[in-house]
Amino acid sequence: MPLPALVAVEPLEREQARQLLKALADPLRLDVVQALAGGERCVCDLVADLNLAQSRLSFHLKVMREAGLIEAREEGRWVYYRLRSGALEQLQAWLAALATDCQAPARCCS
Amino acid sequence: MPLPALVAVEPLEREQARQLLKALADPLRLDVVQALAGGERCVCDLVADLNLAQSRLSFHLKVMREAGLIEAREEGRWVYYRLRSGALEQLQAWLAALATDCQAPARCCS
DNA sequence: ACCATAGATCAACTGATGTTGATCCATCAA
DNA sequence: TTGATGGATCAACATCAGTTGATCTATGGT
Repeated sequence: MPLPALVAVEPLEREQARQLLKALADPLRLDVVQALAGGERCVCDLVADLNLAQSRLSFHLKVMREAGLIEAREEGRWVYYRLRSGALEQLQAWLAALATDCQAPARCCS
Repeated sequence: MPLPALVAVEPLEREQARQLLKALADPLRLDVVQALAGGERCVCDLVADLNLAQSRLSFHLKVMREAGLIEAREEGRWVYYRLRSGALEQLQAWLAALATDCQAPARCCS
């Protein structure tokens, strides 16, 4: 049996990390992310629940998809989106790496 | 003796999280963050190392400071900046919370 | 007191990002 | 096959975020 919490996460490239951060750093996209945090949802439900113009949602879903934050599953006429939990884990690991040495004392100013 | 890895981190408000994400989601600010990941640095060293216009760096330092990502320490004529490792930890916890339930099956589409 | 340096701030400009409404295409039901 | 619905895309526009060069304040050296 695997030990998920201990398995190394594939490290994120700087630019991938940045795209994920950017995808998360928008109010409307954060609404979508929070809606998807409860599980997969189809676009029409998101439009209804968040009360937005369909083209507007579609634009932001695209940004999030291209960043690798969410992924789509088509089923008949509907498209279901869900968060890529792997991306969230990679981002956590990336942040953890940043934090390791940042308390070092200042180099003396030239 | 405390157990840092197990101590609960003060949870981040949605808007605080968003400001941190936005502060991280810029190429130049990421350069600065990576420079600060090695420890505290003064502004003049950052200007020299990253080879940028001083007002440009100052603008980005302000964005990061106001987001709570970095903090400043003044010493004579110099200002030293460092990453707030607490913010990085809070952001990790915030991401972890998002990931917990996101694999739930889709609610059936209305 | 004077000058040089560190760093913040500002106004004008530029470019990137998000919004809107109109189409467009695919799926499904009648 | 026709019509209704889900969802993507596009062009025109609006808004916001970042850049630039100038100015301003504070510190410290001479």
